[in-house]
Amino acid sequence: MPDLAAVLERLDQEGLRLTEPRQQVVAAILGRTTPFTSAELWTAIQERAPSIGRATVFRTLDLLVRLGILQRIHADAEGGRCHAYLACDAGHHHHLICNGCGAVTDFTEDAALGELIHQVERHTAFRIEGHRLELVGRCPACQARGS
Amino acid sequence: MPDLAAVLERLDQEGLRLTEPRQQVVAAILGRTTPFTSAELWTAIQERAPSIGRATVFRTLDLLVRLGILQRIHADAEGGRCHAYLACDAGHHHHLICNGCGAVTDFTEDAALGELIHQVERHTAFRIEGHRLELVGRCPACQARGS
DNA sequence: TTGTATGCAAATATTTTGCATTGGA
DNA sequence: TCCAATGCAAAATATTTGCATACAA
Repeated sequence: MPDLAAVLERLDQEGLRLTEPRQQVVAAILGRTTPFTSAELWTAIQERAPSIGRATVFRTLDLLVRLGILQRIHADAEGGRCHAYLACDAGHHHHLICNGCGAVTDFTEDAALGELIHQVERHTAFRIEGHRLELVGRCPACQARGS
Repeated sequence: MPDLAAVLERLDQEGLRLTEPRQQVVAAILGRTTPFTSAELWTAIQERAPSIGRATVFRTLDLLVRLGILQRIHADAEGGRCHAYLACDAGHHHHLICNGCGAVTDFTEDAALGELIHQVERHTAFRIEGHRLELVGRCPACQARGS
């Protein structure tokens, strides 16, 4: 999970302006540890900075996704949260999302995944260029409390 | 890829009515081999059966997803096709989608995936209940023609 | 000063819902 | 016949865009 200063520095490196609305949006995003929708984020931002428009939220979300600071996730099966976002560190990894409380853990198991990809390439003759993997389950706390 | 008769029989088994609009929508879906959006489907249906409303298309899509005859896919990274659907056979499997032509191949590599899931369970103490995996790449034909 | 980024409002896109009516079993 | 399913239209939801203005660099 990156912190505010790191993200602002990254924006600066990219030659982007550190505007007040942008900082507000970034701060609101970093305060979240579970997946959120654009609407939820905008509502939350409204409370602190009512002058920020929806469009700015969408533009900032797009920007952060492009920079890899944010990922779109697709956990539609369970909570109906397609179109959700999640702040995450740079670098290739996947998410494991708790069905109980929404907690997210990152993982990288690319040895096993690489093996899978090789098998599929052999079987299908496709050249595989990318993948999308999300696991869902119960975090230890939710298992304990049975929720 | 299921055929029309099989789907209609399945609907019958579920106690659902084999209405004319439903049959039209199912037929239009089965005619597609690559991912499609609700809007594309509705446009196509309009040509054959202009009286069918958008709502019926959505309701039928939901129905077929519930029955497992259709899956929602999330290939947003490449062609901007979040909100897309794909007809597929029942049973657990994943999709490999061509970035060139949209062709789809099914695969089941659950040995390798099972291994990955075990590793993640050991590392994180989550109990894993489900997963979502999509691979994207180039089919043999698109590799050959360089597209 | 300069042009990127903003807020606003309207346009566009997507999906859901209420309700009177239709038609399949 | 009778109720599930439909079409329609409106509402709800989600996202994008044009444009005059504001403000970070």
